[in-house]
Amino acid sequence: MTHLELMKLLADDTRLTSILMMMSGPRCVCDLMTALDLSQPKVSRHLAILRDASLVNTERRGQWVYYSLATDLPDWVLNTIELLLQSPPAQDDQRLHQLPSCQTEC
Amino acid sequence: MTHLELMKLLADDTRLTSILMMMSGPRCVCDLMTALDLSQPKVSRHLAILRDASLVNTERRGQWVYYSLATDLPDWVLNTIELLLQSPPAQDDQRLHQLPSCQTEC
DNA sequence: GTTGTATATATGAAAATCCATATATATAGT
DNA sequence: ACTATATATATGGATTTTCATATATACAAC
Repeated sequence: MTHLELMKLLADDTRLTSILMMMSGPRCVCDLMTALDLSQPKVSRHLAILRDASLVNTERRGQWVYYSLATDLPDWVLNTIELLLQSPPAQDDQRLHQLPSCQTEC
Repeated sequence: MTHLELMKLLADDTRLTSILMMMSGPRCVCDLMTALDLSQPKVSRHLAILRDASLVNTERRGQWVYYSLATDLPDWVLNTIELLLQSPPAQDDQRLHQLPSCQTEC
C-alpha cells in the first residue's frame, strides 16, 4: 500500500470515521449506520471499498457481519490511523465517543 | 482543519508529493515541475489548493515563488506528514531524493 | 421440517456529484 | 520581450449516492 492509496481510502468521512470507530474493536454495519446516521447501502459500499483494499477484515456472527482492522497492516498505516485517532479533531468528534451499541440495537 | 480535510488534501499525488518535498525546505514551482515531471498549470493549480487550505505559505523571491509548509500548523498535521515521509513508500520514492534544483534549473 | 416473516447485509444499475487535466490566456517580475 | 507563475474555462473521468432488489440468517407458527 502506498501513502497515496491510504490517503485516498481515508479521504471520505464514512470510511475515515468507520476506520476510527474500528480502532476500539469490531463493528457491525448496523453499529456504523446508527452511529454515523447513514443509509445501509452507503455504509455497506464504503466498507466494501475498505475490504477490497485489505484494510479491514470481515467476520460473520449470526446475522451480523463485523468489520475490524486487518491484523497484518504495516506499522506506518496503523501509526497514521492511531495518530489521527488521538488528534484534537477526533477527540472532539462525538460520534467516536459512543459505546458499541450492537448488543442492544441490532 | 479536520482530519478529513487533511486526508482530502493529501489524497492526490501532485499535492502529497509536493508537500513531502517541502519538508526539506521551500520549493519553487519549477522545482516541483521538474521533479514531478508535470505541466506548470497542473502544479500551480494544486499548490493553489494547498495555499487556499493554509497548509502552505508562499514567498516571492524575484521571479520565483517559493512554497513552504505553513509555520503555524497543528502538531498532529506535522506529525502525520512526518510519519508519511518516514514510511517505507516514501523512502522508496526516488522523486523525494532529488536535491533542490532551482538554483541551477530555473 | 417447512412455510412465512422479519432483520441484516450486499450489490447491480442509474443518477448525481466531484475532481483532475488540458488548453488558452493573463499577470508579474526582470 | 522573456521567464515564471496564476487562473479561467471546458471536458472527461472517477467517485459517490440512491433505489431497487437479492441473499443470508433468525425465529415463529403450523
